[in-house]
Amino acid sequence: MRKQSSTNLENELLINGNCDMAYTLDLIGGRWKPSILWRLAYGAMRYSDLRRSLPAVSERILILQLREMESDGLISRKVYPEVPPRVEYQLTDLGKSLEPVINILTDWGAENRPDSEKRKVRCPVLTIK
Amino acid sequence: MRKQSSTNLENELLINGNCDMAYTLDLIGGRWKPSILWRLAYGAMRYSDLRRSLPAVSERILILQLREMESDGLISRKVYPEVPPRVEYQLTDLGKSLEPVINILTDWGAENRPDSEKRKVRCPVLTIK
DNA sequence: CGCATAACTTACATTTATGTTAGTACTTGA
DNA sequence: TCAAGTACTAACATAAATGTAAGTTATGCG
Repeated sequence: MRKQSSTNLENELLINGNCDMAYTLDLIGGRWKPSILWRLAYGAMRYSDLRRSLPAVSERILILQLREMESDGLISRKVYPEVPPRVEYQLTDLGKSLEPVINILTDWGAENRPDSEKRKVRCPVLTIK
Repeated sequence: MRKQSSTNLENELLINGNCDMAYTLDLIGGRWKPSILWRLAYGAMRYSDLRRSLPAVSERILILQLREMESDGLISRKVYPEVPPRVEYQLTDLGKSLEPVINILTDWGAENRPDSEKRKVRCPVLTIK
């Protein structure tokens, strides 16, 4: 829960209200959001698969990030009334429109990230289906 | 001061080590970094002018953000041995290379930010001198 | 002397983001 | 009956980011 008023929140609103770049960063800047975007770029995924593909994130945090992305309109959540339950997440058109943004962020990182900070995987260029 | 070990930090390293996009976001994602980048895009600025142009940020935080950007190689800090002191900050070549990244983040935000979150100013397209 | 200026630093306080653990409802299959 | 699977939620705990207020150093100026 966020405070109703604080300099911290006021500053966030001030910046997101005045700066388009900051607004975009706010939507994609959560710890796990890039990873989620990359996965959903290849098509819809159900919750359990998303979770298994991200073993380091806890359930609560994954759900939090998904909820935020949903309320920001980047992904949609579709519930299939089955047993056991099935919930699929996928990019909305708005989410898909991030493709060039994601690619340029990825390209810049690939170009400039020092080797010391690199591990094995390098995200390939994204082509959303 | 950061903890020497925590799941939080481990996850940050894991993600920045594996995902170029997350690495880029990490460099530009601080609260005041977009605003700083926009200002320095028009040329070097001394600390006091930067500070005056960002009345909402406190000294400590501004310095923190500048120090991080400096240690990430995005800006450089030049001290003129005068009294009173004069310190100028400016984009490095690496910082300047963010121009297309900044522009696409700005374009996407300008296109998709809901009116309700907009204030008066909209950052123009950036052309670094 | 006493004040002003610049670019900070220090100690402290608060807010926000992230993480841990256990528990829920429902049904199928062994 | 009992475990397993699914997609969560709740209560709690910690780490990190951000903010506040005052102090520092050095010198020029009135």
